[in-house]
Amino acid sequence: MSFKMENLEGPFPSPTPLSLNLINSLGYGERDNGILGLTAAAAAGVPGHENKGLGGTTTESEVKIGKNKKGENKKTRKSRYAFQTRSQVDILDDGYRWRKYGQKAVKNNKFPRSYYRCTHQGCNVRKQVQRLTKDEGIVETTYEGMHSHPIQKPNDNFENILSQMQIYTSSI
DNA sequence: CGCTTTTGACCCGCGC
DNA sequence: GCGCGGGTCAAAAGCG
Repeated sequence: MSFKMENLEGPFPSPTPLSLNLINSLGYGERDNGILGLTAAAAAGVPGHENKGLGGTTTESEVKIGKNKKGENKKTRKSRYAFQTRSQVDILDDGYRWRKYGQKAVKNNKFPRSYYRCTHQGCNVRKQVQRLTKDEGIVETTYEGMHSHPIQKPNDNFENILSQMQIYTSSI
């Protein structure tokens, strides 16, 4: 498996190109080449990635809970990590169930950004998917939080990857 | 029939 | 204080 996180020193320090057979293993038929070039370096100094939204906030950030009804005001530090994926389809099914809860147009980008949330009970993992204007063949997916439940789809490959991601992010 | 998507409104932080 | 950009809610529509 080629997703070696332990080689990295910091949160995505270098745009190491990783080969990952994501979509192929999921049975999506729409992609042209099938193989994705996965670049785990959305914000780690990648030139041309100066987008304000996802660009600067990639690996880790404090997310303040703005609107909550309970009035709890703790800032939750969530590790958030993004990666770019070469794909023709926005929906990269990684094996979890996602429910879309929002979609917003982004400035400097003609494509909207979609917000998803894990539908598992008690699992507050969110992800957002944004396609880059620059390269419309690149989809940038940002994960926020970690799943604390088993995956629901037969997808050994990505389960492994996510496991490593979780180990990695929990040590931040 | 239950769940997901859609979509506009609302909310919040921040800069001016 | 206001406007803007970004994130979330929630009602209604849509779909299997």
